[in-house]
Amino acid sequence: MKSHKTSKRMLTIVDHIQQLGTATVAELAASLGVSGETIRRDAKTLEQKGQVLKLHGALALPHLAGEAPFERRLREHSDAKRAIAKRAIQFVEDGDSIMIDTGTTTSIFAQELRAKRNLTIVTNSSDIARTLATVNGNTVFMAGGELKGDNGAAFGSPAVAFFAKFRVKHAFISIGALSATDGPMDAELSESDLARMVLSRADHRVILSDSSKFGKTALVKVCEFTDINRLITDASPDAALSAALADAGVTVNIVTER
Amino acid sequence: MKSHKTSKRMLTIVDHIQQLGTATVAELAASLGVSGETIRRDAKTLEQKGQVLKLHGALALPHLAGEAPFERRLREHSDAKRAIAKRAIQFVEDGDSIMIDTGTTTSIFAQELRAKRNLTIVTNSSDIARTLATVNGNTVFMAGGELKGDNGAAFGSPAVAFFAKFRVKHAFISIGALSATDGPMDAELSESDLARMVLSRADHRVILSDSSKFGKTALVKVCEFTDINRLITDASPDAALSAALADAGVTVNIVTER
DNA sequence: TACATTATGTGAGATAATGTGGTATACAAC
DNA sequence: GTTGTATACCACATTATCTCACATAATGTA
Repeated sequence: MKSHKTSKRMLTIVDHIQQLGTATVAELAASLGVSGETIRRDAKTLEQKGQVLKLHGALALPHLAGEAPFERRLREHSDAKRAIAKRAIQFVEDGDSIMIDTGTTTSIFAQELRAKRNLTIVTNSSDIARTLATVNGNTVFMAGGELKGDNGAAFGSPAVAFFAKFRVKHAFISIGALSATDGPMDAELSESDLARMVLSRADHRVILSDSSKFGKTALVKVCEFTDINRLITDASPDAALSAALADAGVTVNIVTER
Repeated sequence: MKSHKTSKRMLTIVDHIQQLGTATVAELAASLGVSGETIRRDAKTLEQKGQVLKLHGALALPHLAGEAPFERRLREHSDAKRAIAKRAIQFVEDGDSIMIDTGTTTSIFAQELRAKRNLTIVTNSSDIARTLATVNGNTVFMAGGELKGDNGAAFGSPAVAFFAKFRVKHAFISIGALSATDGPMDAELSESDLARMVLSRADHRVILSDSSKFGKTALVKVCEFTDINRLITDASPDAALSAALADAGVTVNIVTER
């Protein structure tokens, strides 16, 4: 069993390293008021969880070598994504039913959803399923099959058919690009097929997207702007995109990072 | 039936923790005028309801510490489980096909499997799928459906049917109990049904079990000893169990923790 | 009231967290 | 390579906490 002090300290260590990239053992020991041996022991468990990389005399971000691309993308614009996720959970109440498709922003959203209880979740992402399946009385339905992409999610017609069985209150999807002329787009046909099904099965349809997606295009069009109700993002879209969203009746929520 | 005083105290505890995030056992005992043991007993029932998380010396909100009951069980006997997992991966080569059922030991085994490459994994556990899906060129097939239990895994006839489609080199399963007279056992019928299917689809069938399971019984018998090829564990079984294993031709690998 | 059930306290033994000192190992300068 | 210093690893001691079994008190019920 882990003590409260221990888990708090380990969170601090991870924070510190994620902010500054590295930290020496002596430094951490001094600033946390514990012995170096304790830091080493924390580091050992954190390393096993893949949260830090142990070096000689110091700790560092684990992802310099051998990181899954998905996990690297999780950290890109992570402040923006976290802020978007925190805003998004305000639309969710305990007990709601939610579809969530795979993506880095939606994975962070799932982490924030651990603050809610008794949710019914339908997802195709093993990461989101794992995040939400074992906590707070949630019920999770996950589409099975071959987990593809860099993010461990099920696609294809079996997954689409799986989603078709449900009808939920909210849908949260992520996208690859958002263009004023072409609407929400994705890099893969299979992703867009699934996203479209998700949108068709929910009353309240939300795109979670950081502003780096604005004005870009990707291979496949996901849907029309009129197919969604809300966009949660971290910066104002340009005039053309704003106009397109307004025309389609999409509510835009802009959050500020931190 | 709970007394009025007891349930009122438990409400107070939950309130306190929801307001402040955490509370130490000693603190609560003092402020409520009862012994620490009483607080611990309250905490136990509250933890089972998922309302608080028990830590060493303190209680916390489950999502603040970010830990589910399954994650807590992951840490129990974790040295033994880690040692068992490290031994188990020695039987796996890059490119092998493997079935893994859900369990704490198998989850740790999956973490160790990140050292291998180009594996084909079939599993019903969202945790194991997530651990292995995005790395090292692995291919992961996950059974879908409602993710149950405290461990986020799919069970039931759809999951069993999913496994039936495959034929793999290795099967690694975990069990709830290991009895000399009744063989490998599990607490749930659905778990044992799935484990039996897993065993029937693999050439090399391995049970990963720490020694705390020895000599116990559970509700459902999983299979005969003759249905498995190998047991990897952390301590010698007693004479009766050893004899039963030897009779059935099961190879036993005993690892030392560390 | 009398009885059964539940709740609480207490003490012994087990477990967890941390620090300390001895020894092994890694890194760097030569 | 050799050597020196810093760091890591390990075993042990210490303290705090947890768990369990049992005794006692409180509560609920006929």
